[in-house]
Amino acid sequence: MSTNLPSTQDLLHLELFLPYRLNVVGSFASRALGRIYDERFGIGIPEWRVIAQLGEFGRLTSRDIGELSQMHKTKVSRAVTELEKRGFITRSENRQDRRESFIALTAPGARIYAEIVPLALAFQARWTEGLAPEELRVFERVLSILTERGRHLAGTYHENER
Amino acid sequence: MSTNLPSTQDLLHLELFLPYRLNVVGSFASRALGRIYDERFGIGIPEWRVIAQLGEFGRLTSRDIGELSQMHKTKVSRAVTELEKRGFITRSENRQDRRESFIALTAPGARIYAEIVPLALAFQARWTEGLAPEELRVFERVLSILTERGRHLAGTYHENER
DNA sequence: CGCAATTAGTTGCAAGTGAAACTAATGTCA
DNA sequence: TGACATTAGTTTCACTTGCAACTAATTGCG
Repeated sequence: MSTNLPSTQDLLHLELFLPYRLNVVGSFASRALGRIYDERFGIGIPEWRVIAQLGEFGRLTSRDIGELSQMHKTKVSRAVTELEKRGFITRSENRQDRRESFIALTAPGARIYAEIVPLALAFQARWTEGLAPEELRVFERVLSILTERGRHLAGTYHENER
Repeated sequence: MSTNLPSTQDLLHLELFLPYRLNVVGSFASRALGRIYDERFGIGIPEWRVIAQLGEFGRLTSRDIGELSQMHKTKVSRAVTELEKRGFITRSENRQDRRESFIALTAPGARIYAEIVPLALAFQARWTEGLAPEELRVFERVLSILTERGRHLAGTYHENER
């Protein structure tokens, strides 16, 4: 009864190779969600991530958003610019440090957030429906470990700066 | 002792949101592996996927490669063109169906494959090191289910054609 | 203080991407 | 057979991306 698990052997089956599998499943999720965000709200995934962080934490700087959502600072910059142009967020200069500015959801932005959250949660619920809670728990635990190790294996430079 | 698991609630924490997490971990893996492929062999991830499939299955058409590796046909086309230009693969017309051609690794291509496979396996081994086999087994099982469902949630159009 | 180093954020640029249109070949079906 | 539909693969185009360089502000340190 072999484990079918990744191990050190001399054969490689791409369809069992974790980095490949994680990218495939991630891209499926992005495609499905991206379509929802775009069709119903006209925004992309980077914009959604910005809104999600602002909805969860309130006022943040671009730097905070990048760190929290693991996005490159240029991606954050562009998403923020776009969201501001559409009136979903506002920027206000930080008088204590005029390099940065505080970003917050406007009322329309908060409305979008309030509309997307249940959709996102429903999507996740449907996606994980029927899986044993214990299995899901293990899955998430392993996922956390792989993410943390991946952050280091990827080197000092992740998608966001530093 | 709450489960910390995704469920239908009215709060969303992006850092616990599965689509987000899967994309983050996938991008870490891609970045780490991509750096290896590029630095040591001068190829990118799409090229690596093509080589991997040819190394595993032998002679294939571009269509096969796209299906097996879940890549859009244009991405396959470009990777194949590039690999041919570098002498890692050859194309030979299929006389039974002259729309397609068979693609196979050349000797240098097979050498690259033979060099990358142990690196990839070692990477995976190091990445999953110390995790309980039973946990990894559960992880992979859930990952398979999520992938299969994701394929459908993403709609008929995945990254590859149709 | 004053000057070098650091940091927040933006922009130019070159590369990579997928959708759609396209070419050429094959399949289908009356 | 002949016309229409389908398929393999390529190319064009618009868009996204990350890196590097940049600006402006702040910090650190002699």
